Amino acid sequence: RKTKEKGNIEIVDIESDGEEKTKKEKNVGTKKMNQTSSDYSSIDFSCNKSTIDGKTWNFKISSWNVGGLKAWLKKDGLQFLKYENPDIFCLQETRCSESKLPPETKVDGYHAYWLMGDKEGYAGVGLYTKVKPLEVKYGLGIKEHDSEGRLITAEYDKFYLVVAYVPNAGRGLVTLPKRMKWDPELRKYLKQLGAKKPIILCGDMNVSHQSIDLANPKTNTRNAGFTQEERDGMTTLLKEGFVDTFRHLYPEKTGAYTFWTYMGNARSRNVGWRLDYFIVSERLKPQVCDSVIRSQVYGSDHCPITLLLHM
Amino acid sequence: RKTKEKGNIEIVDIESDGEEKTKKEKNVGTKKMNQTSSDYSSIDFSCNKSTIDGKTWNFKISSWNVGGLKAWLKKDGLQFLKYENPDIFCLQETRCSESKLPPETKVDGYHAYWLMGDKEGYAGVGLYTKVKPLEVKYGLGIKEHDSEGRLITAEYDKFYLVVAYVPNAGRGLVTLPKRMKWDPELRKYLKQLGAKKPIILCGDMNVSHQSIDLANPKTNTRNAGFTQEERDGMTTLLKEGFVDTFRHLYPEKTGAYTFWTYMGNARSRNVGWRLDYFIVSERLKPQVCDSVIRSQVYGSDHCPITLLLHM
DNA sequence: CATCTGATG
DNA sequence: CATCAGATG
Repeated sequence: RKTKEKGNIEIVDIESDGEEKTKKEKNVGTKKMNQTSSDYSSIDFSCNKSTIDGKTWNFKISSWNVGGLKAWLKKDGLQFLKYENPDIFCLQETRCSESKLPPETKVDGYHAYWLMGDKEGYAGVGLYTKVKPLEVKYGLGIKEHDSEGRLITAEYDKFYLVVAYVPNAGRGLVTLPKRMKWDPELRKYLKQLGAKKPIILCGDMNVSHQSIDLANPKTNTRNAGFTQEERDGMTTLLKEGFVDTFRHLYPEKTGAYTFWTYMGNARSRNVGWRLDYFIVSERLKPQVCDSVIRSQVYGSDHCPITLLLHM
Repeated sequence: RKTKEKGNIEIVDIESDGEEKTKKEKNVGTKKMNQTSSDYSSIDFSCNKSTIDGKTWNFKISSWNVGGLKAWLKKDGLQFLKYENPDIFCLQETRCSESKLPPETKVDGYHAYWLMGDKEGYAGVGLYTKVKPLEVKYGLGIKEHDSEGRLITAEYDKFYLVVAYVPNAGRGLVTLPKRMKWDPELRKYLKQLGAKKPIILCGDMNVSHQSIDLANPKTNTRNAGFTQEERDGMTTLLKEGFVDTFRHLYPEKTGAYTFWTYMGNARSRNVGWRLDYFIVSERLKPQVCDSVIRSQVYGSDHCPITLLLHM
């Protein structure tokens, strides 16, 4: 059903996350505070899983769409680094140019790399790493996309790490055409890169691959993040020699999401989407110990995810 | 000294209210909350003053630049009506079109009138009145200014009430030309109106008339609100048969301001400007009991002012 | 519902 | 240092 019109573009109502609205919720004067900080002490960050051949993890990578670095910092988002203590930490939607980075973004023990596009306050990705990469490259090598600050590649001894913030298809799918260009460009880029070393791709892929990956698949088939076009893009990527580590390890697990709209208390009701992934080259599969969703960690409308490897 | 350039316009540093900045105040992570609500119980709203010929007040008018009606409501601005209980209450900078007025703006015992311009979230004036006016007119009758929602005229039995939100001359005085058109138009309008009945003009005149009317006259002579041009406009108005009631009653009173920038804790240091006025036709002067500044009342960067009359 | 910018004051 | 709109998610 239609709620607004803007020019000739039909804007569909996705504000209820595809659920039917039964009441007209006016909420006058009932503005509530969302949960912003995490109770880290109650979260178990340990991991006793191992690889198929029984090797325990010795390398950890985390990723988080922070939805605005400056706001996330105020919500103590960096605390996550202390408790999770990953070797590599990838951030998406930093929305903060390097010159405006607050000083606390310098963290002892990590090298930091940042990429912003031309548009202020839009997109942007970042990378914290304990081991200095052999090389860091910015962007896909495609002008249209690289002006937006969506991808960093860090070359390590044994693999490439790619942080990505995939373009959102937008309200009314206005930017689905952009996305349809991005997806094959990314695949092409990864194919070239993968010829040299295995790849660990992480970040906000802005798609829930299958019905199991979101709470309301039926009502969201024409909304950004669950169109057939976007889903097909992910299917194609996975066919080209990549593994969705989480779904590989937990093929039947329901209710596992990494994003919840701020609207309608979606997070407390777990009305969410799995949009954030660790996707690795097939040949890295034997080294994966676990792929976990830190759904108890607050600080943005996404939660962090962590990959544990034996390297 | 110059802090920013924008195109060819030189933007002078008025963020310190004309004071010299001695320290580079970084204030990282020290975001403070401003005082937003008033302790009405500690404020004396009584008035024992009378007219020259000893008559006590029986009619009260208040005026307040609310700086955004919706935010002001959240800060309990309407509480002021209960404690002050004026016969007429005038608002400026409501920045709220009539269709978006929150329901609590309907107040028992008052008729309300609102005017917004074409630009959403900009300017706007309002009027609460216990006695229904004989007529309410919107605007000055000049297209350029009336598209901005800056003036309401209410005709009563014995006088005209004019609520005005005078155009700000802007950073770098970019809108001083607009102001220089407005001032004579307003005087012309008041002259016509005054031929029929005496006038009570109130609102944010966006000028401190004399040096006594602001904390930092020396450093603000080329800033909006204290240019010679704006001051001359007020001088001319007062020469044409109008009285600045506050300064008439308190010709020597210093530190009497109605506006303080939110920047640099100006209000707590009383680094302010007198920008809000009750200006009446000379022939109403004998009926004025008092003209007061409610500087203890919070809710915007301006405080309310009140005029007490014997009608 | 929340984040940003940019205009405005 | 605030408010608001509008874009974006």
